[in-house]
Amino acid sequence: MTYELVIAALADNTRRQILEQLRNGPATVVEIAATQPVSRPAVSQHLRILSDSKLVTATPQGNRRLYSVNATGLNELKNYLDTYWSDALDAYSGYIERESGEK
Amino acid sequence: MTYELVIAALADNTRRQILEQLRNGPATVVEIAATQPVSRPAVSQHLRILSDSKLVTATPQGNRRLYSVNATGLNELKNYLDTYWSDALDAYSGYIERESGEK
DNA sequence: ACTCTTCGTAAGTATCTACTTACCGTAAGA
DNA sequence: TCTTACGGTAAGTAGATACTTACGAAGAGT
Repeated sequence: MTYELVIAALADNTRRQILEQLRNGPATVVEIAATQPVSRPAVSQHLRILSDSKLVTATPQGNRRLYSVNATGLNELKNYLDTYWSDALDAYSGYIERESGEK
Repeated sequence: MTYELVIAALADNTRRQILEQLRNGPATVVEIAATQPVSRPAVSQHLRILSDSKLVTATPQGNRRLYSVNATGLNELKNYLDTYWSDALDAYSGYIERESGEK
């Protein structure tokens, strides 16, 4: 059921931007906030949501916290998409084409 | 860039429920609304969003409109997840484990 | 000890969004 | 034609959410 958290986290554009930045490697909160058009506390709140959905992980390093991408969340989502939809879609997705082809 | 629409559409629970119902086969608006705890206009509005994100398609049949699942939207999302993330994730996702393993 | 930097959280606000009821157009059936 | 069912849209509202500033805790360096 955690895939709901992942989808909700990915639904926000700022959070997607943060993730795309972390693709290039781990970064601290201030480093992330420097590239985003929102304040640092806003970034902290986004990171909280990304962390809850297992899309990022934080590693405390003294004063700072280094954030990096986490595969768990995305795998959760991909799992949901694959198991719930891949097969079922093909069954009815071509419905219109078959119907209209018979008239 | 359409994957954003797909994610936004899937972020809502009612819309996911509607999709899960359509997995069993096409249905009209009233049929969908009958199984959902929201009003019929609400379902119409959700179907509009699902249609814009190419998650469902509508086929007019006289007075009614038969809605069915559409693979296009989900493929858009899966494409995004695969091309943008699958590889990049493995590069940095194990960051913590490698770091903590060296101390 | 003092200062500076980092970062999370609290509190408040503005915008977005999911919902409702009311209404209208259109097709089907008597 | 008159009625009934279907379904989209408009208008308004309550709740969620993304943002801000203010504050406090904790480690690093002098």
